[in-house]
Amino acid sequence: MGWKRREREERGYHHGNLREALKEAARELIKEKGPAGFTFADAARSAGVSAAAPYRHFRDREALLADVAREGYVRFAAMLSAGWNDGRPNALTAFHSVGRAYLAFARTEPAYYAAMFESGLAPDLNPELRAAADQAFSVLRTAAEGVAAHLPEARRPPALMMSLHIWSVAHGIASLFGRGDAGRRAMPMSADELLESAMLIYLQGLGFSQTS
Amino acid sequence: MGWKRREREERGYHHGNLREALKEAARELIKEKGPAGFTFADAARSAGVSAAAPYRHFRDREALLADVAREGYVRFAAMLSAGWNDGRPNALTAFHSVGRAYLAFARTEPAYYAAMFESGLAPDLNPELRAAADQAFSVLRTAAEGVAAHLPEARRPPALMMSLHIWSVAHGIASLFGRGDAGRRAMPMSADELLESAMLIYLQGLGFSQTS
DNA sequence: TGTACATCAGTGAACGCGCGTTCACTGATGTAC
DNA sequence: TGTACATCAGTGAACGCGCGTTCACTGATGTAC
Repeated sequence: MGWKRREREERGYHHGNLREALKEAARELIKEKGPAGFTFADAARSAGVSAAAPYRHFRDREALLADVAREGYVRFAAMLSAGWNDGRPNALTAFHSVGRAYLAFARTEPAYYAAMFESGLAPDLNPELRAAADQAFSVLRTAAEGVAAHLPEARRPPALMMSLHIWSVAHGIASLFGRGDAGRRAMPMSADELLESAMLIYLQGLGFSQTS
Repeated sequence: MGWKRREREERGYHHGNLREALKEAARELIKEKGPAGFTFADAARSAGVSAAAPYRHFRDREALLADVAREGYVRFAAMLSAGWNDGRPNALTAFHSVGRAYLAFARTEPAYYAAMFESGLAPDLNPELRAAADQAFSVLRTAAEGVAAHLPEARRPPALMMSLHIWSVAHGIASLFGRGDAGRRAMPMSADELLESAMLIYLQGLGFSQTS
């Protein structure tokens, strides 16, 4: 917002912040119509600018989409990291918070999530995108390590495997059940409860007792 | 195939099996370009027929897509069911087979899988689609019940919850890592190994010992 | 402080393209008799 | 068995539309002096 209001009134020949406005428009359009249903021309129109203007800021539609995805990964990493909170108050509690943060991101930022995981973008389209994605994943890995460290060394699972497990189940739940409106299926429990229960059983399988 | 070869040679004015040919073309196009990147006109072209011909068989693009998804669910249910094999030789072994069957379907039938889960189709667009999807899910549920039955009643988890867990983790793995080419990420282990290990830990968390 | 000028962001017109959809049509198939 | 006819599947031309992209342009901004 902000720029929306200035579109017709104050704004003169120069937009002033078109790059950001295009990304915001792209997110809005992705939220409404999915990552496939947004076009470069659409984004330009939403930003109140001619169809040729976006070319001053992005090479093409894919470049815009990639930048939205990159920004999404950065915010995603921040949100997961806040959930982990350096393992406070304790590793298990923090681990569950990471799971909730994952679903919360998918729910509250469906456009970012779709750009990141459902747009068909190659994860290593460009180094910035790759780096942002890796950074987000590394939060999961750090959390898995923090949890695994509480198990005796002999029974300690590889943290990388653990983080892939948690990523998979959270992504599965987010994809199948965790969206605001589109593609929702009838459910006997919430996405959060489903992930929480799966994580509890999983952690118990690793050797954590229910209560600790 | 079959019809492909007949396109130019034998085929006269009537195609003879256009409905099926369009679905086959749609699957091929979805496999190549994703569920968003296929058009009605494209499918007609692939089937060697004019752009107006598909309207004799499908109301629009969405109806064609929905029929592909429906057929996918039917085959998916059959594949999962074969994996379960009525719980033989024993429930745990059969349960793991179901997981492998899930990933095998996503891997070998990426077009069906995409139409089913990544096309943005509403699951209850029409009753046939809904029924086929429910039928596939019911296989997972049956398998979960078969496994849960081996636990003492006091510690028996709800089979519906178990089946949602297994569906989520399998779908997450399939989406993130289980595809032939598109969107693959570097991995230290195969999708099958990842699911197998997650299921083992999960089952242990439910109270099954590693060996039984 | 003022002026000249370079730079840059956005314009609007134009283009070719492929899609979705409609239409009157036509050729093939099957069936009643 | 043959013939007339209804039915149906596919044709091809046409339409409007929106997209992507290029282009010479123009108006605004900032900076050197």
